[in-house]
Amino acid sequence: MTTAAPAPRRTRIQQEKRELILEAALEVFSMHGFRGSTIDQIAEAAGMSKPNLLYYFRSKEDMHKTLMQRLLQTWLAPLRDFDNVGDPLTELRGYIRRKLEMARDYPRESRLFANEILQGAPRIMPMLEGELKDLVDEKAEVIKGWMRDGKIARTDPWHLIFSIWATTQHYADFDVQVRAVLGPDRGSEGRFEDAARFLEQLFLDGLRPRTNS
Amino acid sequence: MTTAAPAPRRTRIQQEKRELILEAALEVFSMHGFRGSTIDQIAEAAGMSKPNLLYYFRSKEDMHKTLMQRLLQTWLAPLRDFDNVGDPLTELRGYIRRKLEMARDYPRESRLFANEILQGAPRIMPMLEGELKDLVDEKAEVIKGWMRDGKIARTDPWHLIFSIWATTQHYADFDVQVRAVLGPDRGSEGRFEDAARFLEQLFLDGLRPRTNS
DNA sequence: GAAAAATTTGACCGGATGGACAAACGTTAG
DNA sequence: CTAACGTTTGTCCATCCGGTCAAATTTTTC
Repeated sequence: MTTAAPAPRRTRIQQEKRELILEAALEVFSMHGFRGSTIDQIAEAAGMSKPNLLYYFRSKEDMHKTLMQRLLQTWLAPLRDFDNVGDPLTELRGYIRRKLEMARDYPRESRLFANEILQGAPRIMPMLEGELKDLVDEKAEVIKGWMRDGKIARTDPWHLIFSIWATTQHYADFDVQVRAVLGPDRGSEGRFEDAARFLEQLFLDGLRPRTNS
Repeated sequence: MTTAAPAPRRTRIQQEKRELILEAALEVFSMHGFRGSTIDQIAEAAGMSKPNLLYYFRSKEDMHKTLMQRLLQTWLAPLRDFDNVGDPLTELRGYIRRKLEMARDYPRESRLFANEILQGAPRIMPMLEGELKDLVDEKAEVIKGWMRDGKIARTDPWHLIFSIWATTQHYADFDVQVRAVLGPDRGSEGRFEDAARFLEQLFLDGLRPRTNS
């Protein structure tokens, strides 16, 4: 494991301004991707001049890297919490719900991540092959245990996890498409409630008709 | 409906070169997004000089627009075919399978589309709110009919469609992540076979345990 | 309140990028 | 052969963009 850089001493102003910049950078990066974003855009969104921004972050890359590291910490938290102590179906439902809440409450983070992956994950590939793979493998084992115990249907745990990621993050990443198709009738709250209900049913009950067969 | 531009007369060479360029543009755009791609990159990928490329396409925007229009025709084909003539579950399975095949065989098209949506669909929003919404609404009615007839479980047809899109396109859009997590053991063919099996089970049988409850 | 340190900004630089243009090159019809 | 047309390229331009720098301004420290 690479040792983390020694935490630089920062003044109060530095702390605040760096937060302000990261907030603005998240907004811009998540919308336009790394190459599609300009330092000027971020500086304007943060309400400061470009050189001033560059006083707090050495480079555009530096901002993106910092955002990414921070993102990955919170992004994997729900999966980490995924434990084999409780009832499997409850545990699964909780995970789906939390991932969906994250898509609702942190859509920019989701899109930032999606942008990075879409473009080949040039900056986070090692993390995917290391930390992420290890975590998923570990949780796949937990799920396999449930299957062995007959608690849930036998299937591929990895693809189960992928499908939960895909369906929940879809509501953040493809938000404009979802909104365009559903029309303006259903507000944001309603949309996510419907989605939660649907996904719960899909993953927990399935689409098999109840009445026959 | 806006009338299509009158088809310009083109020489054989123009036909061929335009195809060559679009192929290269798809490669580049799907990887780096619109703003992240340069005409030079596309020109090099197409094996010609930048001015030569610009002889066949007036601008970068022009290439992207052409690609997008072409993409949307083929992209919605599986959904259009989705009919209420056959057995609902068979119809659904067929749709899932075809979408997954498209993710496998046309990942660049999928990523091109994902890039566009991620960035707010600036160039195709009208199509989403018009053509796409109408088509989805129509198919949602078909699905609702199946539910009324007790052929499949009652649930939200729109979110069902979203979840099929999300899960299948995930294997194209998040391909690097999927590969990183699964490791090199499972080749491309195996991955998609596993995915097909899993998605079929998820959508058709559900995750409810068979043995008890 | 003055020195020192931290912050902010205008001006600037070099390279990349989208695109224009005219000249050169090829190809073909008569 | 040659005029006309289609194709290709070298050169050029204006703008954008990431980043630097020195000077100005503000804040902190003593």
